[in-house]
Amino acid sequence: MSPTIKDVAQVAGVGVGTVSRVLNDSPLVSSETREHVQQVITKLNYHPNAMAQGLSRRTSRTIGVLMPFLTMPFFVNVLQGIDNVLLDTNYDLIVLNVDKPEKRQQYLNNYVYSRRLDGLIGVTVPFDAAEVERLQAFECPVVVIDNRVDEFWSFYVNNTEGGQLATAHLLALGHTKIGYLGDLHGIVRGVPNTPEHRYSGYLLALEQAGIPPDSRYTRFGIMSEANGYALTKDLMSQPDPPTAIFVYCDTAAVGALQALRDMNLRVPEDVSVVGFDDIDVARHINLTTIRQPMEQYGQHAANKILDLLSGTVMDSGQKCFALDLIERGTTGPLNVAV
Amino acid sequence: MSPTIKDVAQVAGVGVGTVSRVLNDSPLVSSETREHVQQVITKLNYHPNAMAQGLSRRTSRTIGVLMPFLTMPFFVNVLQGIDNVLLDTNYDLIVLNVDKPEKRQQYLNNYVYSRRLDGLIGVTVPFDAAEVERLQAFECPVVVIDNRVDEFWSFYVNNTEGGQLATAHLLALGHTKIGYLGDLHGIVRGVPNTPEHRYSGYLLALEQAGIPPDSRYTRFGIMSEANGYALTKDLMSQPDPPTAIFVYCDTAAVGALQALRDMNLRVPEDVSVVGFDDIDVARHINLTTIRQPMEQYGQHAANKILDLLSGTVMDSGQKCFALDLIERGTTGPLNVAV
DNA sequence: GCCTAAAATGGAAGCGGTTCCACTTTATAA
DNA sequence: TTATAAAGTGGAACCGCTTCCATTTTAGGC
Repeated sequence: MSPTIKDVAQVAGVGVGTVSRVLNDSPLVSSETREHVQQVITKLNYHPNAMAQGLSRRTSRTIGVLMPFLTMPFFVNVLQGIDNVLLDTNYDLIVLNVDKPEKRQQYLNNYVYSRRLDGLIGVTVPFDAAEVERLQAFECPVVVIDNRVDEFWSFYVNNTEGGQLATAHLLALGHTKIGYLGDLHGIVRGVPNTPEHRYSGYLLALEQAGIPPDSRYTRFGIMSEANGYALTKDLMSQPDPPTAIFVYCDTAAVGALQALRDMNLRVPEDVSVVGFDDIDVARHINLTTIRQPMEQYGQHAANKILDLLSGTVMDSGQKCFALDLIERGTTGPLNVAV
Repeated sequence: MSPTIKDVAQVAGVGVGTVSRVLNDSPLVSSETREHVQQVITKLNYHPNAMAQGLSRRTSRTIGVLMPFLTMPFFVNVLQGIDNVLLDTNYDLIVLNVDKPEKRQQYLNNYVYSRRLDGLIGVTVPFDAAEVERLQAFECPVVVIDNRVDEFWSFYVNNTEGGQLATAHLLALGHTKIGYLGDLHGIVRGVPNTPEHRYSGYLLALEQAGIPPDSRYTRFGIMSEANGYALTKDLMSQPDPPTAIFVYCDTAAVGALQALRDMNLRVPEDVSVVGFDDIDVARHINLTTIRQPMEQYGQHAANKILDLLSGTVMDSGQKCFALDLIERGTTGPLNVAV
């Protein structure tokens, strides 16, 4: 089978300790010895067994990222940020996809502990009290993105403010019949209450403008592109439809724009649309949106995990990032002529 | 720290062997003992150390999936297929993202061997001779998707045929000025020669129709949505543009359609578009396309890996899946009036 | 040339499991 | 009842590394 450290030691005519020191870049090896051992390693095509290393070191050198919907740009961007930071450390990254609730259970109940993950980054994922307690008991550093958990470091934005920002922008353009396309209630879907907060910002802005909310103008569902399309068609095919829509995320907004085009509604002349996130496509399709710092989320989170692992930092804290309204071509003044 | 199997054994008043047997569902434990041990395990919140298990078992019970562009629906779908099969086995799935060539190197040179992966599924990823040889030397079962490697089991489609199918469909509709949007040459990008083959199908169909290929009508680049958009704008803004386009994949075709709309070109009246893959969105946007069995790729690959692991099957073989033309709304007869 | 500190080195112990072997207990048949 | 097979059980050995301690080698200072 695969050569072991013993084989290498034997062939090189040194002790296993020396080989181990070479592997781990210890300064306690003479340069001749080091070179010689390196050659033997190459010759034998030796690869240290990561499981044995992990067992001996009592650490897996692995950081897990819990996230739903790998397919959506928001998560991909966050992941990129994390990956970039971890790239030049000797921690491996492992993505734990929690599309389905049972997967989440499994990871949070077993995987993390069995694999002895050194750290966990949860993106848009809720943690219940028991889970928090268990993670703390195991002294597993946890950082949370796009959610707020008091016991852990959290990186997020003020979604209420974001919802307000988007809605206020539409109001300022003269719109009063403003639709909202959003995620289902967080608890139901197993995702934290972020969706609610964004919705509450929408409501707040309307209230401040003295406009009573109209449930005919709200639609809820999973915020995929396909669903954005379907919900928009539904929303706009009723009598007296809204003249503007605030869509929960850019991904769904892409679907919404498609639906509007298919209904021969012009954007922004007939309908204005605001998204959320500012993913790459948003720029291409000239979508007005609320920018959220996706890659930075990832970078900050990864760096924080590294800090926690080196023990130089406290194990909880909060950072709320700023949001920006990016005004582009999908929003315009209310067309009174229509 | 975490309790070990010894702790459990001690508290339960049994030997470690018995605890191990309980953990592994061995029939050689009386039901009372089993139950008692289970209770202790729960009470102590014990989780077996996966690294220790792996070391002892000499297997990681992990299967790696090498794939580029996690963000694209094609890969997500394939992954889903794999995941569904592996879900009810006790193999873990680990996704190895090889967007960047250096990552590919790292995984294929170290990770696979260090982590002692039990199997590897490569999606749209090339393997050079040295890599193949090394994988074989380590007796690591490998299955390849969307590519053909003689030494391994491969699941793919005939891309030449696909290109032909798409192009012939456009020819049959009367088009003669047919554009092609495709991936760069495989070798260059580090992706196998699939792109070339799809392109050659396009050329073949033209040839059979007696139409000389026109390089003004071809554009190459990474087949992202954004690039599909950009290349289409470029392609169509030249004098005497094509009246139909065969786009390498649906993802890029989505971008292409957006570009056409932004240029006020009607589909299919002014321009016909054929994609490739038949991802979910294709149906929503009514895109004519060539269907490729994405989830089935994943399922077949995962099952084959399991077969290889159980040693019941030969370690190489080929399966070429059938392709279907899915005729939808983005293709129509050549509009001679224009 | 000799003593001492520093640099290199070898190898045993331990990480936390699985598994096999030896042994005890229980069930089965005569 | 007793011989005998089957079912349960305990524990040592081993998986392949890291690390620490003891030991050897080298370098430096006089």
